[in-house]
Amino acid sequence: MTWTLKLVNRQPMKEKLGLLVQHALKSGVAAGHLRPTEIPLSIALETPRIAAHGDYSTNVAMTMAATQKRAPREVARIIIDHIDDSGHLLSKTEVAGPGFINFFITQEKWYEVLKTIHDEYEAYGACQIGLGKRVQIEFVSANPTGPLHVGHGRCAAVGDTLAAILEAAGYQVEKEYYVNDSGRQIHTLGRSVFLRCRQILGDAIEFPADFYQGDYIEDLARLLVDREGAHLPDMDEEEAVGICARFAAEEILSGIRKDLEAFGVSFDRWFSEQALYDSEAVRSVIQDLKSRDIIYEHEGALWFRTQDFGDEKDRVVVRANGQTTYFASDIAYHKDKFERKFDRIIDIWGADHHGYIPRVSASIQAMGYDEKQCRIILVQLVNLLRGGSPVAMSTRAGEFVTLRQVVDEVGRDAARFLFLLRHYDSPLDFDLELAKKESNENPVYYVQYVHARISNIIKKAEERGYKHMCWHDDFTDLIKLPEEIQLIKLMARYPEVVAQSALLMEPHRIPFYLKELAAAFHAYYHDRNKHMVVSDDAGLSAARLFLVSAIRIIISTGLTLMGVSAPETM
RNA sequence: GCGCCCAUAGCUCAGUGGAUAGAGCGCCGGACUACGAAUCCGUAGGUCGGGUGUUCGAAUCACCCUGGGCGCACCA
Repeated sequence: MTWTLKLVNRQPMKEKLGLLVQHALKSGVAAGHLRPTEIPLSIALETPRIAAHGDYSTNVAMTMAATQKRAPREVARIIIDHIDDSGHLLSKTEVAGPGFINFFITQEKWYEVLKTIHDEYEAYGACQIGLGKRVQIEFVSANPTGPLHVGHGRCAAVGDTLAAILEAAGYQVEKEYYVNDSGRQIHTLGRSVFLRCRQILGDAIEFPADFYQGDYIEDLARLLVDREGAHLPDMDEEEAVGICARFAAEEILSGIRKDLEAFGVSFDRWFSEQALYDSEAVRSVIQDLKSRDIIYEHEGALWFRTQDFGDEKDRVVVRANGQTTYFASDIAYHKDKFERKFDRIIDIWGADHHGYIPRVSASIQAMGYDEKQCRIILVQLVNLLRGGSPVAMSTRAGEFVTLRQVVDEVGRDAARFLFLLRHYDSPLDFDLELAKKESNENPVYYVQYVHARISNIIKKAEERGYKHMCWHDDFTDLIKLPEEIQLIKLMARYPEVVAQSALLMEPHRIPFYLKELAAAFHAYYHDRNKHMVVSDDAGLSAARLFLVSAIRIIISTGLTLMGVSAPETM
């Protein structure tokens, strides 16, 4: 009994209200006051911009007006009349404008939010909309032919945070990195390293322009020469190149792992492309599709009929020279993903790969899977700036700023926060100087500062003997300034933000919310005449400590979702 | 040429088909003898690129145009 009651109390405000409206609709139909047309499954509730329009409002009466064959305001009136608010959630309900229903929540109910935050602590904001469904999310998946650059960093931040958000929303999430450890580019890597080895050992040979150019190739060559000795050039060339390739790919991949680790990103599984060849998975899926005439032969190559599934042209799977393309292993890879029975598959790619989508989607359909289960998120590119002017980068010449360099220079927190601050759909200007600034131009510290400030207040309070952080019923008389209620209302929105981020798969909503909460706190904090938290008034101090420490909980859990630290001092 | 993404304040960007479109930065002017000034308060700033349509209602949806980014390989 008490358990159920507690559970209901813990429901986010919006959910409680949604249920109330839904029951009203049902009882309106039961009473014959509403036509038994379909009742919306979820009630669209929004927080109006203008406070006079209530804490929440719904347009349900307007959307139902046509099928109800009544004026929207009339429908709204009927709904209101059937609301059974036995829990005294509402202080006022009104019909407004063209047919909105505006809800005003009883002030007492807001205090429950405060209690819930303390009860649930870091679990506050989590929900079960995911119903335990299994989601696989694959991201970064950069080729082990060079270090990660800033663009990969953005994908890493988006993927890792999205995974955390989905987990908080009740999904079972598996994070995966697909390692392209096979094929031509690995071979080229091997040849590049091999050539550098020979150069180091004294061969005066030219280094072709289509080989990997970066200094790291030379570093790897030096390392390999030290380890293997000087006999490398005397071996059979293909064998030597193979040794170089394996060595370089392993070294680079382990560097990538370390860089990601330093960036706070971890994976549940590293999936090897080569394994798909070793297990014959690629061969067998090609065979299968060939027998169904989805793959056909033309001019010595094998082609996939992607055009039949909406692509603009058919695509090559096996080239005339017998080499498979990336597409071939990607078909097998996605087949493998579907065979692992995830309810949902998410691929996060750099936006420059968007031309690849119709191809992959075609292959999923051709294999008989539902392509809607696989969602491909394209993360737009990053423009790296320093003090407002672009940083020259050329991947081909091997001159680019790596993720590691950025993290070393600006710090992991700033990098992650700024990567997540934009919708992934919009290109990101990342300014290294701005990222380092400890000022109001940099939103990272703005949010973290809230955590540090509140931590400091709590420390001060403890020094003065305020020990126990728990709810007292007289807090309702002590926390009643409009700006305090406003803060609580803002905190009540956090679970909605998490749920929305999960549903729309949009991590940027978290930092935007945190900025808003931070701004509200800073403003509150600053008026020391009115809002001094720790004072000689023991009751008031306890109440305000309860209030601000709830803010700290949300700041901390929000930052944790983003992989950003919540420091107690700065 | 074709395809995908984008266009909102001077700049960088939010915005769930709803009511009067928001924030940060920058500009200008203010605020520390009390819990951290990495902060706060105030002023100004808009044809939501343009057009047509759908809708009771459009920054949001559809179509066209303009402008920008990216991609159009038997590359990855």
